[in-house]
Amino acid sequence: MNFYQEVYRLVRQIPAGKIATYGSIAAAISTPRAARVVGFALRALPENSDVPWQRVIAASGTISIENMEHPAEEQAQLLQREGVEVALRDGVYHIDLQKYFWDTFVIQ
DNA sequence: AAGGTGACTAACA
DNA sequence: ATGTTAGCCACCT
Repeated sequence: MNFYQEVYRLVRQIPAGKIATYGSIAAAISTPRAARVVGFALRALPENSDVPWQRVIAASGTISIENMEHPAEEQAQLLQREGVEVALRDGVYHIDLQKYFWDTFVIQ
């Protein structure tokens, strides 16, 4: 099983209403510095995947997607629908990491 | 087959 | 405080 598959497997376990960061996912799999690869794995995800990609955000608590096929706006709405508070300030979506962070080391 | 690239991040200058 | 650099690794030329 390669890195991408590990990422998908882990992200699928994030419960609705909770979020994780690229770095935390990477750290849970192998190395804390592979955050970049996590992002790439999610980018490569097919449209009809069962992986909740919207629950993965940047470590800064912001949504880092700006102008791709899936804009930050869409991700923000998906999260709000799940009960996660998303605040828009200065064109950047912020999320309370302390409040919604899913501890990836508590595998269910 | 080998090298550039990217939804990141933390450490430095 | 803002800018750059290195580490990560599958995918696409």
